[in-house]
Amino acid sequence: MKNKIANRNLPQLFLRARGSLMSHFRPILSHFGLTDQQWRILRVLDEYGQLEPRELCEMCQILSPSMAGVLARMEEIDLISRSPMKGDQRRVLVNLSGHGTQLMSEIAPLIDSQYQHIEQSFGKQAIADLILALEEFIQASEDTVQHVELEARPPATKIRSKNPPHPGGGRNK
Amino acid sequence: MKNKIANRNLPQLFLRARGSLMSHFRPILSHFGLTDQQWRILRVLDEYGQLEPRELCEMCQILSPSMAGVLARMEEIDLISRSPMKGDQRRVLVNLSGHGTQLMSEIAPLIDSQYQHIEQSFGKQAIADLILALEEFIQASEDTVQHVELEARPPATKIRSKNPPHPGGGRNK
DNA sequence: ACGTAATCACTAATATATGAGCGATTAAAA
DNA sequence: TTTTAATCGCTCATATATTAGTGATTACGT
Repeated sequence: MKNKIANRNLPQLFLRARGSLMSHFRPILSHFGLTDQQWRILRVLDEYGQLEPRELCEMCQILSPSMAGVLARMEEIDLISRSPMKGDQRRVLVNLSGHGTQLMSEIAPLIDSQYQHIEQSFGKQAIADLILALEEFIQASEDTVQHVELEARPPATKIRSKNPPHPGGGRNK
Repeated sequence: MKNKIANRNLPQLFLRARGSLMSHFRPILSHFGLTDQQWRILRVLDEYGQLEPRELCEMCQILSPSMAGVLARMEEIDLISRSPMKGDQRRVLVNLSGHGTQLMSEIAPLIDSQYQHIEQSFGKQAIADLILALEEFIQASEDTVQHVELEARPPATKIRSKNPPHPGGGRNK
């Protein structure tokens, strides 16, 4: 009875690749008092301009419930601003604040400079090839991949939360 | 004054690549009531046998303080077992429990089967090439990459925690 | 032997991740 | 038009991430 997984641990490779890459950028972010998630959001806002929370969620790989808190804190310390979208009272637009914009202009050259060092070590062409491969992988992965079928009943005993569900919820006002 | 970053967002690509990949495995893990982190640990324990928390931290990209909680919960529901290492009272050995081992033998074929579907979509050779590229990137990234220099004083105002540090800490017993 | 620094797993506090679900609004169906 | 379904941002509860720091133990220099 063979119980070991035959394939390489691909998710782990992505995780470690990102980890070792971020280790070169993290000192810059910490220097400016930014968390990982705050930086991801500033990064895409700087690149694409104003975006809606949904779009930020997808681009930054942050789920909606997390995003709510992150944006609230970022608004608190004046990195971004949220404004309701006219025509649809459900939706919201997120913008870089003046402070946030200035901060980005200070950080951007440092980030680009660090990319130089990384290209110097791994090779400019190798980076370009890797980016291509990643994009193709993401595309294929999002398009057409079948899923294995799962038994109706969970074979393992799921001993998780003791407390039953929960009340409350909904929008603030 | 150019404030936009010139380079592609490489950390985001790693993040999205892992995200789209995991979306194909997550149904399997949820089906067995496993969280992402629990699965990472089970995965490497199944592959390498007993490991120390430090090693698990590095391989699973989980920091020590998180690992403590995750392992405690995994021991609680009998997925793993922790035993002190004789000869060094500081260190600990983590093992798969009987239940954990059996669970892995149930999940393993499903994981491998899902890898089949992914290879079918992206190509077996393309996957192999990608793995190679990732390994080389990790290697180069961990070896020789220079860092940018940062000003002595943080230019941005760091408005973070209001409460001062904290007491407590240290081992349990 | 002895003091000192390095390791190791851990605690504490706060920020974020995840799964479930909800109120308000808008779009689509009947 | 009225009912119904889909969207959107959000709350709640619990699991994990991150930074700082602690006690117990072990390795090391003198």
